Amino acid sequence: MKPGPSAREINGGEPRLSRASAGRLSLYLRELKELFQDGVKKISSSQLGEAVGITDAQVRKDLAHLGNLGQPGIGYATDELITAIRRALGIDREWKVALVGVGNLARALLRYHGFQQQGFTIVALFDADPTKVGRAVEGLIVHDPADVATVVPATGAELAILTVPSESAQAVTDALGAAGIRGILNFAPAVLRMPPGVSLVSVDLAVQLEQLAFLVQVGQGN
Amino acid sequence: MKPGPSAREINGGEPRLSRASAGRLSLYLRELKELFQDGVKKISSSQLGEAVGITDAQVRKDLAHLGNLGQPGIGYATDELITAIRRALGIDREWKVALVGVGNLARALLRYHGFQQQGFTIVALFDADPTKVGRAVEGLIVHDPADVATVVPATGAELAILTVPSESAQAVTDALGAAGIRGILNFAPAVLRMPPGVSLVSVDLAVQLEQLAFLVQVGQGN
DNA sequence: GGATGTGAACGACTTCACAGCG
DNA sequence: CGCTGTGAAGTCGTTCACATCC
Repeated sequence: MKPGPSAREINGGEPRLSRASAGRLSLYLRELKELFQDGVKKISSSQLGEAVGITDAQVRKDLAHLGNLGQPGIGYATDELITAIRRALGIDREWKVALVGVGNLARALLRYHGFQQQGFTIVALFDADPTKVGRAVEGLIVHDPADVATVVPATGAELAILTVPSESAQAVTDALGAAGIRGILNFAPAVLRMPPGVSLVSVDLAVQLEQLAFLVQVGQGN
Repeated sequence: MKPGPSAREINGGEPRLSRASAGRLSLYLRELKELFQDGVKKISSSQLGEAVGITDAQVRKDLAHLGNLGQPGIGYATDELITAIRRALGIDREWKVALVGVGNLARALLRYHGFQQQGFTIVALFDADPTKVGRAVEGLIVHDPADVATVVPATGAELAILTVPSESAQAVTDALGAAGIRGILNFAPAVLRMPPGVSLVSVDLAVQLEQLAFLVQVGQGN
């Protein structure tokens, strides 16, 4: 059927950041943090583009959305870019995250300290396996998914990461939405119908591998 | 009447299938396999679109790239679609995969049988940790990354999955390229310069989480 | 009637090119 | 001069609408 008029913005008139642009800002941010720690104070669009494999014009267009931060003839101040990008992406604050499905993937995520650095804090674990419930993993107690409605509000989690089997993904999604979760990062290989007001980013590992096979097959040497 | 509509140019000029389209074909394929197992023999573009959250027109455009498989007034035969999509994506054969970096993420991937089902077989493991080298994980011996040049050709691996720290990602990439690997699925949070003829698909978990925060912040409820 | 295939309109994103400022 | 910011042009992908065919 028709997709209907998906959520269009009614807010103020300023040009909005596209999703593709937001993804590149993340890459710039990572590069800039490294450069800043190396003592680099100024950088040009062409240098930054070089570092992340993007044209200089594209970099300028992306950064222009953040306001007039660049100085003609000089470039951009790395520290100003960093704070501006953080604010634009909404990561100039802490995000509390619930992790549903405590398997190997979840353990990998728990030990990946890149999240913590970016302001993402995992505050709750859930798993349907009774032998896991009540135990601690990486310092956090594993809860029964049936308790999502109480544990999520109690911990203040706003985001959730789903690493559950695809059969239970939709049910968990609905429960999380009802519990007040506002965004879901989904690793289950399934198409999810989202509750109203909940954002979704899906990472489908099987699809990614198939894309790779496709690229290799057509000889895309990128 | 159209001039030469169904002619498939095999010349080296232009790719028939866009990358975005290839990604959707993966989703169709998963859905179709399930439907076929449920005994569904025919399906229309609107039904398939409904299942994966895409417009019917988009589905038809994607499937049109596979040849004239649809019957006006009837729909598509699920089994024909499945084999056609498999061939288009290059997954109508086995792909042998090397896994570099044997951490929690690698263990999750090893135990994810969705890969095996799709024809991806992990045939070699590598890890720089001397305490892991020589041991077996999920039935496979862990090799020293220094042996990539010999082990990769010996196993016949054509693809590689990278779950190493970002510091070593570029060096490993270069070694894999030299060893004949033709595609890399990268999980390291780094921008990689690819050797000629090697394709890349990157999955950057930090970027995905930041995208999610961005979507939530701007109130994109989709 | 029902559903496909496809030009054409549309929209989103990227690249170009250059005016203008430090 | 070097580099930014930005209209304009270009490219790519999606949606529409309808002729066509079973």
